[in-house]
Amino acid sequence: MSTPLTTMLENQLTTTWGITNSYSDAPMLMSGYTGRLWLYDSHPQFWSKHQVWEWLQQVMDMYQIDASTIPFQHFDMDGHQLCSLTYQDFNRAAGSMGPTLFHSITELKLGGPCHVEIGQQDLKPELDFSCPYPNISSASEENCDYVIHPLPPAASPAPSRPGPRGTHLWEFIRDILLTPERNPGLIKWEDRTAGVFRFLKSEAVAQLWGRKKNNSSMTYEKLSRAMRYYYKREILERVDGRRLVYKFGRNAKGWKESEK
DNA sequence: CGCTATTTTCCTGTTT
DNA sequence: GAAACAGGAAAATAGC
Repeated sequence: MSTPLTTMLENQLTTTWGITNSYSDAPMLMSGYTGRLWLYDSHPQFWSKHQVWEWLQQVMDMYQIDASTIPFQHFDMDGHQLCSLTYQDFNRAAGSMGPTLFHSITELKLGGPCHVEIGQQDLKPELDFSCPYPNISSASEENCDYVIHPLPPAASPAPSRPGPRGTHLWEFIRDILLTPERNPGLIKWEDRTAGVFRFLKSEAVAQLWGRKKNNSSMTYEKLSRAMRYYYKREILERVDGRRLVYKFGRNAKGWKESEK
């Protein structure tokens, strides 16, 4: 058979994610330097847009912060553009993660860990979720149907977490789907009303799930086994013939637009 | 401490 | 061939 449209997403993180990284053991105090990842083998100026996103994901991983807390759409650019962003640009685009990201990219631009002087450069990003992303006034963004909401308005003064994600796997998946602004192309609805969805970055989702469970060795292989157990419980329905595609079943609640 | 529900891990085989 | 899909089996984990 002719190979179906194997999207460009296919060259996802397969290589890097598979690696059993060292950040598993401790939330270490990393000063921006990680290990050897592809990031360190190529100049950020030449990154593709996809690589920019991978970099984002990896920096977030380093600090054990849910990557979906920063709006990836604000980094819809290639490496060249990324490198031309200023410190302020990073702050505008990534809120409290701005300084950290800026520091990371600066190091990478210079070819390795080094000192960067930008005021109070706190390497440990303090998780300030109260107002993750200040308004971004992008004048030339009319045709973008993404309206970026600052997310759950944090009604109470209490520091409400970026997003309460269900404790169970299916809830975790559901919640990623339900917050597209914070879903950097990980999973996508195939049929919103029918509850059919597809993994775009299966390994990335597995990593995210693993981080939630504090298990750095999670893989899609294992995650999918858990997904298959849901068939019997009718939390998921089989969608055969279609790889990486699942469908919510009668016992999965809270995913419908109406009951949202 | 048991007990249950949910994964997680591993594996062998099949399908795409 | 490389990924996914399929489940069985058993261990691990989290909450009562």
